Amino acid sequence: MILAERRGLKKMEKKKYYMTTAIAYASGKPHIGNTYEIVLADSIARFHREQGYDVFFQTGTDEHGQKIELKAKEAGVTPKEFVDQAAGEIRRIWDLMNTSYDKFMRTTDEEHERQVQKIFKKLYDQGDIYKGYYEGMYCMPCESFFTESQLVDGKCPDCGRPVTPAREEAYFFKMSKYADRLIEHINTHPEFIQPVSRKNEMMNNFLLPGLQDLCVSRTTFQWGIPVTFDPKHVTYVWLDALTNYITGIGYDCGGSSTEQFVKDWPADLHLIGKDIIRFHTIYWPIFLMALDLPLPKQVFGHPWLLQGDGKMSKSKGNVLYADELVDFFGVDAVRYFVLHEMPFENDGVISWELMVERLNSDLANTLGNLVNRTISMTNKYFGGVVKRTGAIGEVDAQLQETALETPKKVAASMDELRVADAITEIFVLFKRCNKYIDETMPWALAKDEAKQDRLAEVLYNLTECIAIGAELLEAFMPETSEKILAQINGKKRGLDAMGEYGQYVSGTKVTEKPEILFARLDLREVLAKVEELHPQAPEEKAEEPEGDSLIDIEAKPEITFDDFEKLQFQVGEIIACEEVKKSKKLLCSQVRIGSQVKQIVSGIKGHYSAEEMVGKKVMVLVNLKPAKLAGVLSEGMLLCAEDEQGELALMTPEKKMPAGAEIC
RNA sequence: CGCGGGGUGGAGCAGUCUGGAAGCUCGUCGGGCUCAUAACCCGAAGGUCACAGGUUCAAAUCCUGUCCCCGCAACCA
Repeated sequence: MILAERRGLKKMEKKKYYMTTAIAYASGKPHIGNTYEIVLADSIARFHREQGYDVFFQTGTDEHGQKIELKAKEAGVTPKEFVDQAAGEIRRIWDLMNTSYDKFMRTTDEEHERQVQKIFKKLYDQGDIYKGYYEGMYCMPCESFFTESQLVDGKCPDCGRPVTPAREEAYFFKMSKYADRLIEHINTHPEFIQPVSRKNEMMNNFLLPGLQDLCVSRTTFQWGIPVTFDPKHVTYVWLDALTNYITGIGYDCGGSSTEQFVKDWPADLHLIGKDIIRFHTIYWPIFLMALDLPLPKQVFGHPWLLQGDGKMSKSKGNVLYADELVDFFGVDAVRYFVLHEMPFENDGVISWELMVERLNSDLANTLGNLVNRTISMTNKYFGGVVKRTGAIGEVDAQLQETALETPKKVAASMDELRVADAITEIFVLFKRCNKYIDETMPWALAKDEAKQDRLAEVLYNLTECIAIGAELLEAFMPETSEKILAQINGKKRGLDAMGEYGQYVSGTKVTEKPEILFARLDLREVLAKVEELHPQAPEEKAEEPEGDSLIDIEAKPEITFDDFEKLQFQVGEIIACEEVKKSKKLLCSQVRIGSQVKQIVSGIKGHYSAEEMVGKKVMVLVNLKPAKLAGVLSEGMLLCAEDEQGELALMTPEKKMPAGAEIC
């Protein structure tokens, strides 16, 4: 964070730019998709700084909630210890990616917790939050509360045990009160939700049908910020998480907010994943209205980066992590890839193959090789000295035009947050340089004594264009930018000064032996190494891969033999099966059990086709009370094993058994 | 009939709002060049723009219907 410190010293009166990423949930290691967001944000932050904005860039972690409480328990540590570790890991990845955030906010920060408590109290006092009840059923062992619609035939959807009717006390936020104002705001500020296509989704699904009040406290777990005036309640998710955007910069609802808050709020940009657009464009603005604060100027829900090679084919080891990719390709190559490959509106794809392809063709061939050949020629022909001689040629004008246009195009793209387009523009300049070399043929000029001046001018033009391109790369690939400038001994001129061609100082000496910026990689070698790191589980079931994948699940309370005896399992033979229309995951099977036939609906469509189900002998829980699923009656349950990827396997008898045989 | 996004040469995408000769990057093939990281430059092949109708002088683009993929929501007994 050296950069941040240096910036802090710069003079004021610059236009402020406050931007945030979503805070990452501190429950595990972030994968490349999560990492994408911070890199994207970083490029936007860096570019704004170069444009002269006084940027404050905040990121952080969301560290409360039941899931973390549970995970900590499983790991045998306190929740605080757990999130300290997880947040540390997340921060390590952010730093590894060379991201220039100014503040890493944690929702367990004392000041945040204090402010959330005050906010909660204030909203309660002014009547926006009221105490109500979660009407429904409670499952004691699971300590979980369920609404009528979630219930499984009057039983706990998680464990299937009977639940007791109960009302859990909870605080709610009156969303409806502010809905009209929000609708008005969204309609009059078309730039508020980006990309705009998301706007309709929010309107049609949530705002226009009428907003539900939002539950903002829970009593079923403790790992959260306690409600001061009712300590058995902890603040629930969004009121805790979203407020980080204001508490992080010093908001105080008692009226003594910091100078920074006064300066920076409202945020200029919340950068988030498209999955949480709803919370940022509906609940968050409404909270802010209730606090009488201005709304953020823009919320951009970016698309996702998806894993390339098909779906989660078991433990295929195709989950990509930032640190592993960095080991293979280096920080800037990974930054380049995620920024370049990510379109504006649709999801992007990442795979080892695509990564290698981009690295080789763009970074090694187009850019690295250009820098290398230019410096080599300068050394070979002029002892490393770049001189502008004024011996211009016909093609120079075109090159210069591109060099002058590029900064404008980059800025225009960045204004619209089209980062991928911006980075592409820079590479257009590099490609133009390569073409310029072919057009001017320096090696031919070198053979002619009379053309030394022309040769020098050509090399000057190349070096100048490389200097311009390298400086533009700063926001996207900071290390590479710096490395290139160091190799050609170039000085930064600043984005404002990009309009003038020829600022590379004539007579400068470049490095004697250029370092390879990006080495080409052999795809087969990379894949072989990946294979070593993640041995591929044989597709055809290699019986018991022994030990390499063990799964621990949450233990349920001990039961008595009597409890067990209540369950009746039998072998069932599937005699017919069809898909349930209107559902995505359901198959409806006719199962012969002894002399009767039961209809059973199961959520396994993604794993078994209706045809392949027919004829299977499976394990059935037969005395489960019938229930309707997607409107179809189901009179039992087919039992499956499930792994961490959600892959399912039906339980079938190991020897031939008649339909109806009891399983005990 | 829950909401929304998408289906464009082998791969990844743009173009669709504001109809008017189908474009980019990579890969393939052929050629050129040799300063450079077997790199660079030029050229070519390859697409009925998911399918079927319709509007229009003209449709990837507008309208109607169908199929398939992907999110959200629901649901996974």
